[in-house]
Amino acid sequence: MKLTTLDALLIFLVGHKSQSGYDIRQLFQSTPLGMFSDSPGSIYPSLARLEEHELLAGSTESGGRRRRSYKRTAAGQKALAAWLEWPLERDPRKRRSGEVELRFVIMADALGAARTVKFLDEVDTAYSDQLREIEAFMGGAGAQMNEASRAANDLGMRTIRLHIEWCREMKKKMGRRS
Amino acid sequence: MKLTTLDALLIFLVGHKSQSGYDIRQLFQSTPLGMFSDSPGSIYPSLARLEEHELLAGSTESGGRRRRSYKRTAAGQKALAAWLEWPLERDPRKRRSGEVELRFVIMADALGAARTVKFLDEVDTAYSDQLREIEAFMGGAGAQMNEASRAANDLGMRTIRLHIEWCREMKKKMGRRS
DNA sequence: TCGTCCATGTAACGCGTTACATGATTTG
DNA sequence: CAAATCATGTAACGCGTTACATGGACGA
Repeated sequence: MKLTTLDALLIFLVGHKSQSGYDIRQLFQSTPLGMFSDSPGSIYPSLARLEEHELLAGSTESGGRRRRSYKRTAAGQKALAAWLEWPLERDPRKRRSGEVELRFVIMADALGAARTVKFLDEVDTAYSDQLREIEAFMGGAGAQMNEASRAANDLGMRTIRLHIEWCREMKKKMGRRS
Repeated sequence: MKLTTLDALLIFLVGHKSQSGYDIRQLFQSTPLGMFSDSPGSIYPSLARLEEHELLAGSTESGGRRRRSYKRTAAGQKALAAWLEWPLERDPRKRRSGEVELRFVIMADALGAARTVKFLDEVDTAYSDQLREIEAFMGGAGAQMNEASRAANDLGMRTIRLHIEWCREMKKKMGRRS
């Protein structure tokens, strides 16, 4: 079963303590995780799918309000680890925003510092390649673009540089303790 | 008809000179615009839809290779202007990446510097609000997060600050000539 | 007990993705 | 002419979105 980014996030979230769909919706509304939709039509079907494939174990609590909470299974743990090993989409233009950060957090939690440093290395390389490509484009064909387009690309380049910088800081920081 | 981001981009692209689906695919492959899919299954149906609604006018050229190219209609121009006026999704976590930049470029081209400065103002405000929210969160509930999560949020905040900075530079630059 | 919130779902719909299909036209 | 490439589509599928539906628990 091919996990979506949301699937992976859900499996991650119920790992430490079991949570319900409603808990997760609250989380998405109130934290920077909210890049994912908090709509019931997105979360509940995903949870149901994951339970069907036995990557999560659901249990309906009796007493008080009706409430179905989930926890991660061993198979879920394996699936999450497999998701982490999937090759990262090389082209940053195609990655959904926040995906790198999400992978980073899950990986640091699940696989430890050494593996995460390796991941940061890949990300650094991917961003650096992309940056060189854009710089080359701007020096060549892109030079004739209008001012607004050049400005937008400038923002893009600065954003990539920021991410590269962050990667390198993280590599240093995590390398010291692995 | 509610335009998708891709729709708006297509209408914009065929505005200055008429282009075919193939031209646009090439563009998406070779430029930073490639945040959009260059797959035929995405571009051709969208072009067909837009032609059906008469926002684009298609014409099959005779002679040489079979080739259907599109140009913007007056209705297309109006629809694009209407798209620009749609309220920007306030929550930056929900915006697809690159949407602000795309709007900026199209707006600068279609509506001129004064309106674009106003747009940059809104964006600045939205980002600043969001930044304050995250900072508050990090000072409160978020303080107990693990190190990796804090680092990811730190990247998020830095990215927002970069965007705010860019907005203000652009406002200054464009304000001088409007 | 009446409304409001809690909590979970479902149905319809549209778009994007992947994969496949089709011909026509250069190129060697 | 054979092969590669140009150029446009289409069919199946899945996920996310929006909107609607349900029903129990809690507060006034």
